[in-house]
Amino acid sequence: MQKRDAMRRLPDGELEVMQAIWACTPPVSRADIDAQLRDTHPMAQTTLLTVLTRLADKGFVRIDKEGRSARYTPLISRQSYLAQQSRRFLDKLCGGSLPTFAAALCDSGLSREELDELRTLLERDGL
Amino acid sequence: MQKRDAMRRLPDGELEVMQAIWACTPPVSRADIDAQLRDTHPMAQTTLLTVLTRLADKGFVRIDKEGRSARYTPLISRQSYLAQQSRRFLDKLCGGSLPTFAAALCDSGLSREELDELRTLLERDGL
DNA sequence: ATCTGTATTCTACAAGTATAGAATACAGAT
DNA sequence: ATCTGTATTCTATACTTGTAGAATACAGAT
Repeated sequence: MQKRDAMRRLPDGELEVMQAIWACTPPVSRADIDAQLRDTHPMAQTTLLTVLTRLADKGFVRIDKEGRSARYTPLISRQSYLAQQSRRFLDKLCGGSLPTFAAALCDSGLSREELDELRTLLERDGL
Repeated sequence: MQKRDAMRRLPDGELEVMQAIWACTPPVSRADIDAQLRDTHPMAQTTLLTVLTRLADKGFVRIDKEGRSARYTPLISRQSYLAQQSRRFLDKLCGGSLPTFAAALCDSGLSREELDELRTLLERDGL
Protein backbone atom coordinates (compact mmCIF):
# COMPACT_ATOMS: atom_id res chain seq x y z
CA MET A 1 0.00 0.00 0.00
CA GLN A 2 3.00 2.22 0.61
CA LYS A 3 3.91 4.78 -2.00
CA ARG A 4 7.49 5.37 -0.93
CA ASP A 5 7.93 8.79 -2.37
CA ALA A 6 9.31 10.85 0.43
CA MET A 7 9.84 13.83 -1.82
CA ARG A 8 6.14 14.28 -2.34
CA ARG A 9 4.33 17.35 -1.15
CA LEU A 10 1.94 16.59 1.65
CA PRO A 11 -1.65 17.76 1.36
CA ASP A 12 -2.69 20.43 3.85
CA GLY A 13 -4.34 18.16 6.37
CA GLU A 14 -1.45 15.77 6.52
CA LEU A 15 1.03 18.61 6.76
CA GLU A 16 -0.86 20.02 9.75
CA VAL A 17 -0.56 16.70 11.51
CA MET A 18 3.14 16.39 10.66
CA GLN A 19 3.77 19.87 12.00
CA ALA A 20 2.00 18.85 15.20
CA ILE A 21 4.15 15.73 15.47
CA TRP A 22 7.33 17.67 14.80
CA ALA A 23 6.33 20.10 17.54
CA CYS A 24 6.46 17.29 20.11
CA THR A 25 9.42 15.31 21.38
CA PRO A 26 9.18 11.77 20.01
CA PRO A 27 7.90 9.25 20.60
CA VAL A 28 4.58 11.06 20.46
CA SER A 29 1.20 9.91 21.69
CA ARG A 30 -2.04 10.54 19.91
CA ALA A 31 -3.00 12.82 22.79
CA ASP A 32 0.14 14.91 22.27
CA ILE A 33 -0.74 15.44 18.65
CA ASP A 34 -4.30 16.24 19.50
CA ALA A 35 -3.15 18.86 22.00
CA GLN A 36 -0.97 20.51 19.37
CA LEU A 37 -3.75 20.51 16.82
CA ARG A 38 -6.31 21.93 19.20
CA ASP A 39 -5.26 25.49 18.43
CA THR A 40 -4.53 25.27 14.75
CA HIS A 41 -6.74 22.63 13.22
CA PRO A 42 -8.89 20.58 15.58
CA MET A 43 -10.25 17.33 14.15
CA ALA A 44 -12.20 14.29 15.31
CA GLN A 45 -10.19 11.48 16.86
CA THR A 46 -11.01 9.11 14.05
CA THR A 47 -10.04 11.70 11.48
CA LEU A 48 -6.68 12.12 13.12
CA LEU A 49 -6.16 8.38 13.20
CA THR A 50 -7.01 8.15 9.52
CA VAL A 51 -4.52 10.87 8.64
CA LEU A 52 -1.85 9.21 10.76
CA THR A 53 -2.43 5.94 8.94
CA ARG A 54 -2.00 7.69 5.61
CA LEU A 55 1.17 9.35 6.83
CA ALA A 56 2.45 5.93 7.84
CA ASP A 57 1.56 4.54 4.39
CA LYS A 58 3.56 7.35 2.86
CA GLY A 59 6.52 6.63 5.09
CA PHE A 60 6.38 9.87 7.05
CA VAL A 61 5.75 8.33 10.45
CA ARG A 62 6.23 5.00 12.14
CA ILE A 63 3.45 3.69 14.34
CA ASP A 64 4.53 1.60 17.30
CA LYS A 65 1.79 -0.19 19.15
CA GLU A 66 2.07 -0.03 22.91
CA GLY A 67 -0.72 -2.08 24.37
CA ARG A 68 -3.91 -0.04 24.13
CA SER A 69 -2.43 3.08 22.60
CA ALA A 70 0.24 3.84 20.05
CA ARG A 71 3.34 6.00 19.67
CA TYR A 72 4.19 7.94 16.56
CA THR A 73 7.69 8.70 15.42
CA PRO A 74 8.46 10.99 12.49
CA LEU A 75 10.62 9.23 9.92
CA ILE A 76 11.39 12.45 8.12
CA SER A 77 12.65 15.48 9.97
CA ARG A 78 10.97 18.82 9.66
CA GLN A 79 14.28 20.27 8.57
CA SER A 80 14.71 17.87 5.69
CA TYR A 81 11.11 18.16 4.61
CA LEU A 82 11.39 21.94 4.52
CA ALA A 83 14.65 21.69 2.61
CA GLN A 84 13.05 19.38 0.05
CA GLN A 85 10.05 21.59 -0.33
CA SER A 86 11.99 24.79 -0.73
CA ARG A 87 13.97 23.07 -3.45
CA ARG A 88 10.72 22.00 -5.01
CA PHE A 89 9.46 25.55 -4.84
CA LEU A 90 12.51 26.88 -6.58
CA ASP A 91 12.38 24.22 -9.28
CA LYS A 92 8.69 23.68 -9.95
CA LEU A 93 7.41 27.18 -9.35
CA CYS A 94 10.36 29.37 -10.25
CA GLY A 95 11.71 27.11 -12.95
CA GLY A 96 15.00 26.94 -11.06
CA SER A 97 15.64 30.64 -11.56
CA LEU A 98 17.14 32.40 -8.56
CA PRO A 99 16.20 35.86 -9.88
CA THR A 100 12.60 34.71 -10.20
CA PHE A 101 12.73 33.29 -6.71
CA ALA A 102 14.23 36.44 -5.26
CA ALA A 103 11.60 38.56 -6.98
CA ALA A 104 8.85 36.37 -5.56
CA LEU A 105 10.25 36.84 -2.07
CA CYS A 106 10.51 40.58 -2.51
CA ASP A 107 6.88 40.70 -3.59
CA SER A 108 5.67 38.39 -0.88
CA GLY A 109 4.82 41.12 1.56
CA LEU A 110 8.00 40.97 3.62
CA SER A 111 9.19 44.33 4.89
CA ARG A 112 12.58 45.82 4.08
CA GLU A 113 13.71 44.85 7.57
CA GLU A 114 12.57 41.28 7.15
CA LEU A 115 14.32 40.98 3.81
CA ASP A 116 17.50 42.30 5.42
CA GLU A 117 17.12 39.83 8.24
CA LEU A 118 16.73 37.04 5.73
CA ARG A 119 19.87 38.15 3.91
CA THR A 120 21.80 38.14 7.15
CA LEU A 121 20.52 34.70 8.09
CA LEU A 122 21.48 33.32 4.72
CA GLU A 123 24.97 34.71 5.16
CA ARG A 124 25.45 33.32 8.63
CA ASP A 125 23.90 29.90 8.05
CA GLY A 126 25.62 29.50 4.75
CA LEU A 127 29.07 29.56 6.28
CA MET B 1 -19.38 27.20 -10.52
CA GLN B 2 -16.49 29.57 -9.85
CA LYS B 3 -14.63 29.21 -6.58
CA ARG B 4 -13.05 32.66 -6.53
CA ASP B 5 -10.18 31.88 -4.27
CA ALA B 6 -7.19 33.22 -6.09
CA MET B 7 -4.88 32.57 -3.16
CA ARG B 8 -5.32 28.84 -3.45
CA ARG B 9 -2.46 26.57 -4.33
CA LEU B 10 -2.91 25.00 -7.73
CA PRO B 11 -2.56 21.24 -8.03
CA ASP B 12 0.42 20.06 -10.05
CA GLY B 13 -1.36 19.51 -13.34
CA GLU B 14 -3.03 22.87 -13.33
CA LEU B 15 0.20 24.57 -12.34
CA GLU B 16 1.96 22.99 -15.30
CA VAL B 17 -0.64 24.42 -17.62
CA MET B 18 -0.48 27.85 -16.00
CA GLN B 19 3.30 27.85 -16.36
CA ALA B 20 2.85 27.01 -20.04
CA ILE B 21 0.39 29.87 -20.47
CA TRP B 22 2.63 32.30 -18.63
CA ALA B 23 5.48 31.27 -20.91
CA CYS B 24 3.55 32.54 -23.95
CA THR B 25 2.56 36.08 -24.88
CA PRO B 26 -1.20 36.44 -24.44
CA PRO B 27 -3.68 35.92 -25.87
CA VAL B 28 -2.61 32.31 -26.12
CA SER B 29 -3.98 29.58 -28.34
CA ARG B 30 -4.46 26.00 -27.30
CA ALA B 31 -1.73 25.06 -29.74
CA ASP B 32 0.71 27.48 -28.03
CA ILE B 33 0.06 25.87 -24.68
CA ASP B 34 0.39 22.43 -26.16
CA ALA B 35 3.75 23.33 -27.67
CA GLN B 36 5.00 24.54 -24.29
CA LEU B 37 3.80 21.42 -22.54
CA ARG B 38 5.29 19.06 -25.09
CA ASP B 39 8.65 19.09 -23.30
CA THR B 40 7.59 19.18 -19.69
CA HIS B 41 4.28 17.41 -19.35
CA PRO B 42 2.59 16.28 -22.57
CA MET B 43 -1.12 15.50 -22.27
CA ALA B 44 -4.01 14.58 -24.52
CA GLN B 45 -5.89 17.44 -26.17
CA THR B 46 -9.02 16.72 -24.22
CA THR B 47 -7.13 16.56 -20.96
CA LEU B 48 -5.67 19.97 -21.63
CA LEU B 49 -9.10 21.36 -22.44
CA THR B 50 -10.47 19.94 -19.21
CA VAL B 51 -7.70 21.50 -17.16
CA LEU B 52 -8.17 24.83 -18.90
CA THR B 53 -11.85 24.74 -18.06
CA ARG B 54 -11.03 24.15 -14.41
CA LEU B 55 -8.54 26.98 -14.43
CA ALA B 56 -11.25 29.22 -15.86
CA ASP B 57 -13.65 28.08 -13.13
CA LYS B 58 -11.07 29.04 -10.56
CA GLY B 59 -10.57 32.43 -12.14
CA PHE B 60 -7.02 31.85 -13.27
CA VAL B 61 -7.65 32.26 -16.99
CA ARG B 62 -10.24 33.83 -19.22
CA ILE B 63 -11.41 31.88 -22.26
CA ASP B 64 -12.36 33.97 -25.28
CA LYS B 65 -14.06 32.12 -28.08
CA GLU B 66 -12.85 33.04 -31.54
CA GLY B 67 -14.93 31.14 -34.03
CA ARG B 68 -13.71 27.56 -34.11
CA SER B 69 -10.86 27.92 -31.61
CA ALA B 70 -10.33 29.84 -28.38
CA ARG B 71 -7.80 32.19 -26.79
CA TYR B 72 -6.65 31.97 -23.22
CA THR B 73 -5.59 34.92 -21.14
CA PRO B 74 -4.08 34.57 -17.67
CA LEU B 75 -6.04 36.58 -15.13
CA ILE B 76 -3.36 36.19 -12.49
CA SER B 77 0.25 37.01 -13.25
CA ARG B 78 3.01 34.54 -12.63
CA GLN B 79 4.71 37.14 -10.49
CA SER B 80 1.77 37.58 -8.17
CA TYR B 81 1.11 33.87 -7.95
CA LEU B 82 4.72 33.22 -7.01
CA ALA B 83 4.60 36.01 -4.44
CA GLN B 84 1.47 34.53 -2.88
CA GLN B 85 2.93 31.08 -2.82
CA SER B 86 6.22 32.10 -1.29
CA ARG B 87 4.28 33.84 1.44
CA ARG B 88 2.28 30.70 1.89
CA PHE B 89 5.47 28.69 2.12
CA LEU B 90 6.88 30.93 4.80
CA ASP B 91 3.67 30.90 6.81
CA LYS B 92 2.32 27.37 6.45
CA LEU B 93 5.57 25.44 6.23
CA CYS B 94 7.97 27.57 8.25
CA GLY B 95 5.41 28.84 10.70
CA GLY B 96 6.29 32.37 9.68
CA SER B 97 9.81 32.04 11.04
CA LEU B 98 12.51 33.65 8.92
CA PRO B 99 15.30 31.69 10.61
CA THR B 100 13.48 28.47 9.81
CA PHE B 101 13.00 29.60 6.24
CA ALA B 102 16.64 30.58 5.88
CA ALA B 103 17.75 27.25 7.28
CA ALA B 104 15.51 25.43 4.81
CA LEU B 105 17.07 27.35 1.93
CA CYS B 106 20.57 26.63 3.15
CA ASP B 107 19.74 22.93 3.30
CA SER B 108 17.98 22.85 -0.03
CA GLY B 109 21.04 21.91 -2.01
CA LEU B 110 21.99 25.37 -3.20
CA SER B 111 25.72 25.96 -3.44
CA ARG B 112 27.55 28.68 -1.56
CA GLU B 113 27.71 30.68 -4.77
CA GLU B 114 23.99 30.35 -5.36
CA LEU B 115 23.21 31.42 -1.83
CA ASP B 116 25.44 34.43 -2.31
CA GLU B 117 23.70 35.22 -5.56
CA LEU B 118 20.35 35.01 -3.83
CA ARG B 119 21.53 37.39 -1.12
CA THR B 120 22.67 39.86 -3.72
CA LEU B 121 19.39 39.61 -5.61
CA LEU B 122 17.43 40.21 -2.43
CA GLU B 123 19.49 43.28 -1.72
CA ARG B 124 19.11 44.75 -5.16
CA ASP B 125 15.44 43.96 -5.70
CA GLY B 126 14.55 45.01 -2.20
CA LEU B 127 15.60 48.59 -2.79
C1' DA C 1 -16.84 -14.35 33.53
C1' DT C 2 -19.01 -9.96 32.52
C1' DC C 3 -19.40 -5.14 32.03
C1' DT C 4 -17.63 -0.71 30.55
C1' DG C 5 -15.16 2.89 28.81
C1' DT C 6 -11.95 4.22 25.57
C1' DA C 7 -8.40 3.32 21.68
C1' DT C 8 -8.20 1.72 17.10
C1' DT C 9 -9.81 0.00 12.74
C1' DC C 10 -13.49 -0.36 9.11
C1' DT C 11 -16.29 1.66 6.20
C1' DA C 12 -18.12 5.49 3.90
C1' DC C 13 -18.85 9.51 1.31
C1' DA C 14 -18.29 14.02 -0.87
C1' DA C 15 -14.94 16.92 -3.28
C1' DG C 16 -11.16 17.49 -5.90
C1' DT C 17 -7.62 15.95 -9.32
C1' DA C 18 -5.63 13.46 -13.47
C1' DT C 19 -6.70 11.63 -17.48
C1' DA C 20 -8.97 10.81 -21.76
C1' DG C 21 -12.58 8.41 -25.07
C1' DA C 22 -17.07 9.40 -27.20
C1' DA C 23 -20.07 12.59 -29.01
C1' DT C 24 -20.91 16.80 -31.13
C1' DA C 25 -20.49 20.98 -33.60
C1' DC C 26 -19.02 23.59 -37.30
C1' DA C 27 -16.03 25.91 -41.07
C1' DG C 28 -14.48 24.97 -45.44
C1' DA C 29 -14.32 21.74 -49.57
C1' DT C 30 -17.07 19.66 -53.20
C1' DA D 1 -26.78 20.28 -49.55
C1' DT D 2 -23.25 17.08 -48.12
C1' DC D 3 -18.92 15.53 -46.62
C1' DT D 4 -14.86 15.89 -43.75
C1' DG D 5 -11.56 17.03 -40.64
C1' DT D 6 -10.63 19.17 -36.51
C1' DA D 7 -11.95 22.02 -32.16
C1' DT D 8 -14.74 21.69 -28.18
C1' DT D 9 -17.85 19.65 -24.88
C1' DC D 10 -19.81 15.59 -22.46
C1' DT D 11 -19.14 11.78 -19.96
C1' DA D 12 -16.48 8.66 -17.38
C1' DT D 13 -13.02 6.30 -14.50
C1' DA D 14 -9.60 5.93 -11.03
C1' DC D 15 -7.22 7.98 -7.32
C1' DT D 16 -6.56 11.36 -3.59
C1' DT D 17 -8.00 14.14 0.22
C1' DG D 18 -10.93 15.63 4.18
C1' DT D 19 -13.86 14.11 7.30
C1' DA D 20 -15.99 11.11 10.55
C1' DG D 21 -19.71 7.46 12.21
C1' DA D 22 -20.06 2.47 13.14
C1' DA D 23 -17.93 -1.49 14.61
C1' DT D 24 -14.59 -3.75 17.18
C1' DA D 25 -11.16 -4.85 20.46
C1' DC D 26 -9.39 -4.88 24.88
C1' DA D 27 -7.63 -3.46 29.73
C1' DG D 28 -9.37 -2.84 34.10
C1' DA D 29 -13.48 -2.90 37.36
C1' DT D 30 -16.82 -5.90 39.61
